[in-house]
Amino acid sequence: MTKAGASTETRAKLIDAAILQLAASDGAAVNFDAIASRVGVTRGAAYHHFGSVHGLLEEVYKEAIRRHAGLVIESSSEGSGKYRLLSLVTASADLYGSGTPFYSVLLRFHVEAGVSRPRLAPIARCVQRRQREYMSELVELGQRDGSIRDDVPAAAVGSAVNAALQGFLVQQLESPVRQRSAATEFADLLDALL
Amino acid sequence: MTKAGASTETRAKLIDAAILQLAASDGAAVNFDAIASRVGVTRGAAYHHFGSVHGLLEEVYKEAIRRHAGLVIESSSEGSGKYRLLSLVTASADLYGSGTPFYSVLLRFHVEAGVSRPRLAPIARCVQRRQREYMSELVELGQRDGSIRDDVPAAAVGSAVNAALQGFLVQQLESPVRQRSAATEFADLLDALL
Amino acid sequence: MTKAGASTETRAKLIDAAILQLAASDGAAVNFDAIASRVGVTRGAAYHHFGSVHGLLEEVYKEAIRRHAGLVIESSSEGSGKYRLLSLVTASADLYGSGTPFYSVLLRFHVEAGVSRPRLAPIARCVQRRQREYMSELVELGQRDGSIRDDVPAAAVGSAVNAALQGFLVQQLESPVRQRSAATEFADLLDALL
Amino acid sequence: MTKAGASTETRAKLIDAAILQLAASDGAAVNFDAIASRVGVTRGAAYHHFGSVHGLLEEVYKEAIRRHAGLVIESSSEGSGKYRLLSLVTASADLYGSGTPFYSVLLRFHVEAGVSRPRLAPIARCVQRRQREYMSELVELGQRDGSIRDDVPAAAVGSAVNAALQGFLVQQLESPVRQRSAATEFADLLDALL
DNA sequence: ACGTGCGGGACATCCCGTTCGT
DNA sequence: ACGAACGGGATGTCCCGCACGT
Repeated sequence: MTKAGASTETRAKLIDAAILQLAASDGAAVNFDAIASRVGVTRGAAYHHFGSVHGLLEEVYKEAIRRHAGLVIESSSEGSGKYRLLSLVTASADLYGSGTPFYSVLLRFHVEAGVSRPRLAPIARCVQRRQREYMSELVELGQRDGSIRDDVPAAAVGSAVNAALQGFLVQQLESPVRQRSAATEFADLLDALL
Repeated sequence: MTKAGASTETRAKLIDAAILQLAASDGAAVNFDAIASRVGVTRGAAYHHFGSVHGLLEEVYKEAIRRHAGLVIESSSEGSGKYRLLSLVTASADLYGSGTPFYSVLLRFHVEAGVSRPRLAPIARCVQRRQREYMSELVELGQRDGSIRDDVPAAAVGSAVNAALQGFLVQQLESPVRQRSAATEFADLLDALL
Repeated sequence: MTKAGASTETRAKLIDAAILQLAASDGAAVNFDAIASRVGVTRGAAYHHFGSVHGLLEEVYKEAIRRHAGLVIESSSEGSGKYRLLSLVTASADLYGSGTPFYSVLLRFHVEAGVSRPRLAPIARCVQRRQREYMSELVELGQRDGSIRDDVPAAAVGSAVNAALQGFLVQQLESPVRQRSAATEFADLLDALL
Repeated sequence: MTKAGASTETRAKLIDAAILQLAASDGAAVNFDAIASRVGVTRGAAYHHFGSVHGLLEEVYKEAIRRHAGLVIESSSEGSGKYRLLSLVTASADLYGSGTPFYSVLLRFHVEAGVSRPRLAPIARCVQRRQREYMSELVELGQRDGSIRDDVPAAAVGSAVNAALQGFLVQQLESPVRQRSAATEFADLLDALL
């Protein structure tokens, strides 16, 4: 393996280790040394690549978003506008409620970005906007193909659905099964109202 | 002053100081020493009263919820069921978006409770449930007085409105003015759909 | 039991507990709470009787000296002046080297009085003086009954023997058996020189 | 300044500060924070170098012994065996009784090593043995050059003289002048007996 | 005479970021 | 690119002494 390759690999392995470590530690702060140990290097290497703990977490967040982006698009690519919107809702709820380490970390950063991690805020803002716009597009599509009533502004609906979805996720305090049923209930409600 | 009185006062002052400190430090961790200094005591006193940083934060959260509870009830006490529901939505958005230190702290704990502060989770769960139930009651009320359509389950609507409200708050990344307009937009949408 | 009697007994029991605790903790600082617990009372009682940790230790020291005083006098009451002096030396070495908790505590205070417990210093000074004088008396006695050469000042000899004895004790770093043999060796040397 | 150099200097300065602090505080416990402040660093640095308070004191003790060793040897390098022995006695008494902060600290550790600082015990044991052996050598020398009577075992005499010297030091409760005269008296006595 | 709550201060541990060296 | 030592700052524990109550 080339020198540059080894470096890139170390970097990737550190990000992976951070995700696992974050998921393992139930909400507690992460330990730079522990993360590095998982990979078999020392903190020095981690500092070389990311500059600081926050720097690493930032990369983790970006990476998580990249990995997640594809999934949601794919899950809502078929059918009428309304169907695609409802599919997006249930698919998101399923993913976040799956208990996968990856998603608990992603969610954690999503909400912490707004309240306690200023460095993540710009990224989160961007993601939120994209998600809102994507939902609004689906609504608009539904209004054009007649599957969604057209007497309400598409942007407002997209925004509201996105917010509600986010709200359900934040309330991830109930058992997963309770959360799943809440999502289904929500989808049904949307189906009726729109 | 009697000794017991002084103790209660110290305790209360520590909680107040913690709120100020939390609001001041933009998302950063709280400093036990700094909090104690504000009150004019040492960390020893704080540890005596709260046992740990988490213990103090727990009390701060409880206190914040107590203070907040009255306001929201009051803001939605007049008019038809639908009107009361919409009032609750806009009032909440106004309070949380007001920029008051108190509310930035409350919001912060609301969302962190789910993802990074296990000790606050049970409290948050309870609060969430009460809020959901209160909203559902308002919907039910609206359905009885004819201000809200009765072909949708009240519980599902209450739950969804609550989630959306929470979601908007979490997305408090945009400017306050943007957030305010989003809330109004949401209220209008609800008005149209219900 | 009368009220006053109970009080006196608590006091005495606290002193006993302190001696045991001191002997148990190998050189470490003693814990007021632990001492009080042994007796079945709380720190409050101890503070009532002794005012402070140092106050208690002072009483412990005094009590230890009282208990010890009788033994050494008794052990050197028979025979010629020289014999009594040598008996005193070996008896002291035996007692201190016996490993009894009581004696390890007494020795500890003897030496600490000079270097790290100012409050014990006056007491220790007094004890030292009495011991020196007693030894000098024995030497004088020996010079009068012909068992000790009389071309050396009795006071200087008493002082030196006392110092040497103290020195051996402080050097209680070697094994007890080594210490015992050192004492015998010293007694033999004195026998030869005097 | 290179990094390694700065580190060594910090370490040395901490030891010096500890000696001053120990000498200043009359027997009281040492304050890690105060020591670090004197040097201009925080407790973190001190813990890095010494691990604990006891660790620092251990180094202080070792350093003190190193500094002291040279002086005593030098003070007893000339003349007959007997003269060198007596010189050593008076020189030691002079040094320890000089009131120098350095010597009050050294003495304090010498005696506390036996009774209340287990970590210093091994070091003290070693020093004691070396001192005893050195004195015995001087006695042997004196016996060979005729300045000391040869009908007593050199080892026993060395051991006894060493113990007596140590004993006088421990009894450093009297005024310095009284202690000085006691040392002279002792030297005279040795002169007469040997 | 004794129990109990309050508050202060020292200590040791942990973890971060920096700065060298390799 | 990575390792290793250094030093800073926060946390939590322990134990002391005070002041009140009973």
